[in-house]
Amino acid sequence: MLYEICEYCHFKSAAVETLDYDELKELEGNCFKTQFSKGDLIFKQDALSSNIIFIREGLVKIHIKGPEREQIIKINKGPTFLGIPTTFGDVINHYSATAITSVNVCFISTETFRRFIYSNGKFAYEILNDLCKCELHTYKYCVNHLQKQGPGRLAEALIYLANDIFDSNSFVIPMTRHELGDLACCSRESVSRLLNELKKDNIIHLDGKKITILNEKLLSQISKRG
DNA sequence: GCATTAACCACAG
DNA sequence: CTGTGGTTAATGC
Repeated sequence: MLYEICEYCHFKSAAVETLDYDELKELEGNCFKTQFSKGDLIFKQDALSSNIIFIREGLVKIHIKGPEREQIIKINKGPTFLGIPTTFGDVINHYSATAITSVNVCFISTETFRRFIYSNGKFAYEILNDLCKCELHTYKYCVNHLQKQGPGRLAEALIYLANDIFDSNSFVIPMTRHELGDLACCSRESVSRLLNELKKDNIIHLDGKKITILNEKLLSQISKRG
């Protein structure tokens, strides 16, 4: 099958683009493809971390079990690497990853990945780049959650989905209200009420899980104001 | 005190 | 799973 060959894969990351022919062949020999369905757990918090995972296609939520409730840290959209911090940072996973759509992934042996980092500076640079972007996102997310109130946090979550995940103001929320609450850091009841208020004020159009942001400016004002 | 905010609970589609 | 209403606890005038 053509897509089994890394060289011809359509979902290469910026890092993998820097690999030469021999390196791609090496990757191919140490890369195992699998599919996950919506809702499948890809790896679990507190379990032994094993491989580097590359998401070819699909959405994955990164979540941590807190003392009170589940917290969604971010949503990863393929093509991207998944779980680099938790594989290199500690032996134990510090977070779980769950598929929120059906997901195509490659499991890459950590050894192979490490060899590329050592031997190929450009590869390492691209990985570093990704990790830095992720860290910046996390700083922002952290401050926002600590200082905003409910409406601001939900508005932020919606803008995050629209801009970073779907690149569109109109999309189908890939989660339940409960999960949206885990993302925006509020209860499912609050999500319901807040969404209905946004709808009433004509800031969004809402039909079940289909949502369209009508007044982007107002929504981002709500997000900024907190 | 009173108002606001948001979580929790219970119940019903 | 979702929406709604009542209750309650914390916080800030």
